[in-house]
Amino acid sequence: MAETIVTRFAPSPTGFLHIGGARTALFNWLYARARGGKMLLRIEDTDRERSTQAALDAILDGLSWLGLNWDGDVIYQFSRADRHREVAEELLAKGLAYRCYASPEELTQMREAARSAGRAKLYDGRWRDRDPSEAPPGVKPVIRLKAPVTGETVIEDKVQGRVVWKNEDLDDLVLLRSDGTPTYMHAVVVDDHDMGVTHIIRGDDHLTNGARQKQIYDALGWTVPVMAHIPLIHGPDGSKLSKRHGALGVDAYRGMGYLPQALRNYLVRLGWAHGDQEIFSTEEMIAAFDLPQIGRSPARFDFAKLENISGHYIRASSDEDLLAELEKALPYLADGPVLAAKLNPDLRRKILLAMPGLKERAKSLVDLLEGSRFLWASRPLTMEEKAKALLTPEARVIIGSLITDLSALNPWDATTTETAVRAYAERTQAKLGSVAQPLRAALTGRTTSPGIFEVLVALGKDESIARLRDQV
RNA sequence: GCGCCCUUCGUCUAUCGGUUAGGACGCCACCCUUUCACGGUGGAGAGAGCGGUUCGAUUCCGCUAGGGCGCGCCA
Repeated sequence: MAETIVTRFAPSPTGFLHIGGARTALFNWLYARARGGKMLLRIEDTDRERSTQAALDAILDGLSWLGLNWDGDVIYQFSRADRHREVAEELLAKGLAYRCYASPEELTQMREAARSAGRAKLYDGRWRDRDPSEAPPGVKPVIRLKAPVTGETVIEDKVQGRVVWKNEDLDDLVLLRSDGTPTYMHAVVVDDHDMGVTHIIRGDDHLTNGARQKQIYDALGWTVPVMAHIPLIHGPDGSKLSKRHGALGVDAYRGMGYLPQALRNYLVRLGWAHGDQEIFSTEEMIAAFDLPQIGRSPARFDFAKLENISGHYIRASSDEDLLAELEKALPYLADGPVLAAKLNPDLRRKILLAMPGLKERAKSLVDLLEGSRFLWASRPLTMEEKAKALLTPEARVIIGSLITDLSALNPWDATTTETAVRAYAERTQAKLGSVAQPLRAALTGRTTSPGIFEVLVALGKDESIARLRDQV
């Protein structure tokens, strides 16, 4: 029977969940979900100084918002320190690792010497075969892996292909620090093994780590998981992603009003393709995703494309779902709380009435909120400059006449209001636009809005007439 | 400095030796039109450079250039 696929996402809680991490998590999630496997979540919190609860919360919250659920309990790497130590001791006992008493000063010297000599190997292995009796008194040693000195270390990477290092270029890495705590390199191997991880999908900044970890696996006689090192995401200018462009926490994207499914769709297409398909439902994404289709070159983050995909998802959502999404997002949006305070059944009804016109013009929930603002603004409306300019004396005359026509309407709906306004335009030999624009300005305080008849209907007769009266 | 990785329109990408090098975003034009959008139609726009291999290279190999990542008792 086929083995169960186990992937993992392993962030360190030293900062928010950035966009690259989110994509890595997504890839791991998709791969596992498509194969009836599991995605585990391991928090690499062995750096006690830099790990914070706030960062941990942000990561968990970000994953949840994106809908990337993990299986089982969250595993905290720090809690497994005893096990890491045990494995290191085992290696030591088998003669596959050794104690190294080199001082930080010696190490620095070695490194400098190696660099100026053009050597790749930084540590010279001076304690590799030395007798423990030569240990300087009072120095706590680290434990280093006795890595092979000849031959090659090879990774058959699912994305990068076959990558080869000469062992003479790889030095003996530290497994256990002098204080007995495990290094990242060692902890990762032990944890991935113990957790039954079968596939390691991570950023290619870990590619060289892969080689060093392979050496630990080999020493332990453990099976190396399948590795897939995915290219990093760059900023729009090709440089490293910085806060100025895309390197924000996923919470920032929530704050910008993107739907999680839109962000997922954008991210999955960054570095991965399935023919010409651009839009993927969650099910399609899961079914189509695979490692060989991941490209090997880094992708640049492009807000314009994200916006476009976001707009697609906004338009594709039902009016009811969108209202629900908007309400959910309100705490995170600028002015969201303002709307939240005003929301009541009547306002919800109005927003829903206007939603078809609103969502066509929105690329994000922020646009939706802004677009609906005229519905919850209170009279007298504050006018945008351009709207003010539309309300010329002539325009006010038109509005005055329209009040009479519109007041007579019963029922008040898209058909009756349109008929009335068109009739007025014909009667006065005016173009519809020259009537509609002043109306729009008076009703919304803006020069752009959904169709004017939709606006009239969403606002209702009383409010519409009142707003028109405000302008004559 | 050393090691490793990368290089198709501005951007994301398709192509698995033979294509007028395809799609999407963005951009431009036109159409639709009560504004703005949406939608529709059309357009401009790419194989980093140089050598090989081959009947034939975007595709395979090498070099150069450019970019990225790594090189801790950080993760």
